[in-house]
Order: sequence, then C-alpha cells, then structure tokens
Amino acid sequence: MTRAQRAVLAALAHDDTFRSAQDIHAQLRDSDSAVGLTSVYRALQSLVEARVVDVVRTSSGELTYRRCGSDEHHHHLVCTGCGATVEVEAPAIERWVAEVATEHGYVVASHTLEVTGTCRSCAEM
Amino acid sequence: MTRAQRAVLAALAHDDTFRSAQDIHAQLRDSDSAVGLTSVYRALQSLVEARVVDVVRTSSGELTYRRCGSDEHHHHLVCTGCGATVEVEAPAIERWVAEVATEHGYVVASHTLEVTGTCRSCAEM
DNA sequence: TTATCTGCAAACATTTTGCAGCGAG
DNA sequence: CTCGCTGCAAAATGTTTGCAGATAA
Repeated sequence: MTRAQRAVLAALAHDDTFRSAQDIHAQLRDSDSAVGLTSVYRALQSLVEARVVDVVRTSSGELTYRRCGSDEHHHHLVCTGCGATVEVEAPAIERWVAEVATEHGYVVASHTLEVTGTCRSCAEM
Repeated sequence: MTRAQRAVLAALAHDDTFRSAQDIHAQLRDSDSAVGLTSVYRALQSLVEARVVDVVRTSSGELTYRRCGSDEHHHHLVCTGCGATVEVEAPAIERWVAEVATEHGYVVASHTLEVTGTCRSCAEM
C-alpha cells in the first residue's frame, strides 16, 4: 500500500459519504499528508480494483468514492441532502434481473441500481 | 420543433440503439441535413426534456441517446455487442425500492437501474 | 541498482457557453 | 424589426497520461 493510498483511505475514513476525487484531494491539501491530484486518482483506481472502496457516478457524471463495508455485490441508498449512505443487498433484484434478461434472450454481464432520496434527519428540516 | 431537432430525430429513427451525441453529429455531417455539434446537444436536451428520447450514461461517462417507446418510467436491457435495447417496466422493482427506502427512513427521489449483457444473436457468435 | 511511486504540466474527451450572424414571422 | 435558432470558437469540467525526479527495496 502506497503513501497516497494510505492518505486517501484516511480521508475516506473521516466520514462515510460518497466523495469526489477532487474533494478528497482538497481535504488532503491542507493536511500534513498532502498528495497530488494525480496520485489521488491513481490511489482511488487501485482501491476500487481491490474492492476497498465503492465508486458511483453522480448524475452530473462525476465519479464519487466511499469506503465500502462488504465486498459482496450490493447497491446504495444515497441521501441527496447529507450524503449518508446505506448499503443494501438485494437478492430479489439479482433474481429479477436474471429472469427478465433470460426472458428476452439476454445473458447479463452487469447491472447497476442506485437509489437517491432524503434520509430521515434531512427530511425533518 | 427546430431544424436541428428534426435532423436528430431522423438520425435516431435510423436504428434504435443508444448513440452518443458525437456519433449522431458525425452521421449527420455527411448527410444533406448537417447540423452543428452544439445544436445536436441542444436538440437532444430538448428532446430528453420532452421525453421523446431516453438518455443513459455509459460506464465511461458518455451520455447516449435513443428514441424511446413510452413515456412511462422504464428501465433498459442493453446488449454490449450490438447495442440492441429492450425497454422493460418493472413494477416489482419500483415496489422493492420504495419498501427498502422506507425501511431505512428514506424518501425516494429517484432511482436508476440499467442492465447490460449479450443478446441472443450476439451470444451465438 | 532497479522497480515503483509521485506530481507537475499537458493532453484528452465530452459538454456547455459567449456571441455574432441568419432567417422566419 | 424582433426573436429565436444556429454554429464557430472558446471555456469549463473531470479525468488520464508523459515524463523526469524522488523514494524505497
């Protein structure tokens, strides 16, 4: 594990919402463990490959990252207010996807399911 | 409806796979109804707003467009080989999303579900 | 030393915007 | 004349790459 990877992981440990690479880089810039933007991107790529962090593309096309809890396949429930995230496993969905695909003669390669909404505490405001 | 919108729609009528804006622009460039890239983007934006075309972001971040069949909320089954697309409605998924969200105290704002795989004819090759 | 990591600057790709000209009503 | 449509060129954005120097095994 490289210095950049350690720094990025530390930044992600901070909270568990999805953060952009630029965001992480900015946070690190002013800390004692500053890392170049390039290295942040490279570290994130490795960490995603190692399944240590999840990556989700926002609706505006930006990639965002988050330390992930399990290396099982899972989906996310993301609060648009505060960024809080719940990881959910969804065997029913996996089954449904396979079924519908077969029904149309498709062999599934991959699928994505992301849900955004407002969490309880943000809804109260 | 503007000239650009008509041209883009005509290009999309050609086949019913998801195409990038650049792709559509290139196709039109050599036709008798050439349109500037800017106008292609602007036309696509309007058409998406009018729910005449669907938009899906590829895993590489590119936006792709396709004439869409219904203005009901639906999901896609996209063949990675030939781009063939099936629109599927999924009441079961909608229900599941709402349920899981409620369970975690979330109010759903939106969700995306895209499935990619190989269609029958591409699998045979 | 040899391989790997780092980070600046530059390249890249896609999409958006500023603005002047054009054309329809 | 006026207003919206057009499209070039330039900006903006987010990400990746080339490369030379730093670092570590």
